[in-house]
Amino acid sequence: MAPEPGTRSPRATVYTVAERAGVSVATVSRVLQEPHRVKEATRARVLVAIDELDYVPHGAARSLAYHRHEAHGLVLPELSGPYYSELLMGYESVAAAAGYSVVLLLSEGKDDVGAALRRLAGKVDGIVIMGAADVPERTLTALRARVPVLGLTRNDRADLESFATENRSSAEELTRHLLDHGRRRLVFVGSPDLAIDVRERYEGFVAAHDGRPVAPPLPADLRETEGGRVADLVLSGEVEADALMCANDELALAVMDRLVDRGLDVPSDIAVVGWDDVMTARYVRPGLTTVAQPVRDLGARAAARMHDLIVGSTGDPDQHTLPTTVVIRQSCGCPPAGTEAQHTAADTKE
Amino acid sequence: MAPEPGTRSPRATVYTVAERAGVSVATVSRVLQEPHRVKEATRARVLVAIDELDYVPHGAARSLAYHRHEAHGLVLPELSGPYYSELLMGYESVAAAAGYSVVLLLSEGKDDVGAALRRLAGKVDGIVIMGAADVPERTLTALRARVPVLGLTRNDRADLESFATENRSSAEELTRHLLDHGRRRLVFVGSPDLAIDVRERYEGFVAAHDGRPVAPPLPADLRETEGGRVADLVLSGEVEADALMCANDELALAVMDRLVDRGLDVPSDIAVVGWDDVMTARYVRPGLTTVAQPVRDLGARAAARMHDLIVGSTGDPDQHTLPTTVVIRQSCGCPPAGTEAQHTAADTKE
DNA sequence: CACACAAATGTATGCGCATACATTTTGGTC
DNA sequence: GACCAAAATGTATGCGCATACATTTGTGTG
Repeated sequence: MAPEPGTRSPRATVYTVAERAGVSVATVSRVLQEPHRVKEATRARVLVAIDELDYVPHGAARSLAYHRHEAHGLVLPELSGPYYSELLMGYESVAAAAGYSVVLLLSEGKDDVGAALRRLAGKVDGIVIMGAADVPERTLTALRARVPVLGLTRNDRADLESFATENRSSAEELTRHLLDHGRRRLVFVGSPDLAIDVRERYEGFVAAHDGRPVAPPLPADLRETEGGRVADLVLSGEVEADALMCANDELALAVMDRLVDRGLDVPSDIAVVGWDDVMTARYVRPGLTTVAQPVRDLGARAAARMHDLIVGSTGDPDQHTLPTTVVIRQSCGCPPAGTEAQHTAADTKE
Repeated sequence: MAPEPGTRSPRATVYTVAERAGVSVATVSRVLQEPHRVKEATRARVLVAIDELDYVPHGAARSLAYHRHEAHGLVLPELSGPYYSELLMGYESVAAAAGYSVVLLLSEGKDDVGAALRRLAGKVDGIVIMGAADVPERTLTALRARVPVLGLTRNDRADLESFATENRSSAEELTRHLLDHGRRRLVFVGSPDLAIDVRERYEGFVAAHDGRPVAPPLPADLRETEGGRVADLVLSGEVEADALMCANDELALAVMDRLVDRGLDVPSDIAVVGWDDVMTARYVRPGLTTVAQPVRDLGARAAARMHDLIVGSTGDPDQHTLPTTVVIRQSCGCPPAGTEAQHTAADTKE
């Protein structure tokens, strides 16, 4: 049936199918678009022809005539860590349920993101961008002239509708938790100007101090490799702290790893908390106290909203914010709960 | 310039641009396709018009005329864990470098994968499927009648070209390593009939025994949630073992977690090893001995090969196998190496 | 300055489908 | 059986682009 892999026979078209079924191309098309409008017997003949010819409609031709690509463009920086994957899974499931495909574009490391974005804009009905802040205004304008655009994570462009997770109040809650443990020399690890999210977390951190003096943030990228450096600053006494609030889990885990390795005890000597609730957070000892974000849901909602925009339903643009959850484990100083308890947040498998 | 977000002006086309630049549509098209064939001055005028109108070519129209979608279809079961993400990143980077998009389809949980696959086949120039084994022969035939198809991970269809990582010999190597540690009651955890990869790992496991009696595999899904159950079988004595070779890291980590939680010491009481080298593997104590796969490279190579198939370069179909690496940490019984040593495999960030 | 030839640009067509509109068939009804 | 509306099907067109082919413009030579 697939005679010579490589010797692909000329692909079937509506014409081929129509001829074989003894009908017109319109009927073939209708069998696929509005089956109920075709008489049972005719429909059956057409379906047989389609099956026999292995007919698959040409997407581009359909898009051109139908005035829709039936595809979403999703732009993410990259895919390391569970964060983006979850987001993507949430997004894809909603898009696919509506019969739309997802065209993925990873922006990090690309030399000409602008060109890639424009090309993308010509192939999809709408674009959701994480990190729209990094896209030149000019490019964004061109994109928006063609398709609706949504942002992921908060951004400065007031006119760009976006979806993000809550940062400030959760950060404040987590910080207060550390203060309640009697910690007094809290240090925020991560550069607030790296991303709006980080800045907001830092703002919550500051807010929780209720006017008490706050140590300046300890600048660091949000990557595993920064952990050693940060930990060494603490170990050498260069940075004084009895609790580290890291901007994400990767950083927190790496810091904690090094601290423990060098003989410190977490949390008795120093508490460490993170942000994201990655899988590792519940496997390390002590379990990492952190903040869980409804990432999958974030993706799903963005997809749903984009679909609305594509099909034309209005609804006013908005800056959507999804709530997060503080996940208490032991790295903050809390005693181990029941064995299973620390796995509470594990329902989103990773 | 984007006046009313929502009041999108009628999109520019080649005609609009041509008119504005005072040239014919052919010239506009040529400016984009073969710039060198257009006189400098004319080209500049056209480019200005394009810029002023925020013109972005209509992908479907281009695809239709150009006889190519300039897109790859990539089908993965899902995206949890670093495995698929890495693969996807490797794939995307190569595809994007060639100016092609990647249309992602996640098969797990979809009720009608067949329909989704067919739709995909109409929108891309080639499809790479992980888990092609689960696709009905009939569907696969239809796909292959339209576009080239590649498999990821080994599969039974001899006629389907595919890319996979090596399993058998690494499994054998890892097993011998456990035997060298003096372990004698090794048990393989995971159902060999779950996937060809698992089967091959089990075969390597068996081969390493050199004819000595081998315990039957302990059936289990390759998921975190199975860990508790498996560990309990060991703890209750129902399964006797001094070393567990788990089919993947998720399983291994969950098993180890429970064992340690119940008071056993890993590795002195029992050794545990996994497969995949996920991030957590190097953060847990003891560090998890496992097998690292060149996943990113796997994706990149598959993309490169698919691109060749799309542009028509032949080269005989082949079953490509990429080598894996045993990563020794402490869960197998080895002493901790230099602090940094256990992080050796960490260069692929996660 | 006439000519040949190359470079630059324009004209016309088809890619494969969806669909508005035209035509034919069907099923009732009196 | 004649007539009419509704159902079923067919015909013709355009979506926006790339490109083969036709035409015009430019360059160099004798």
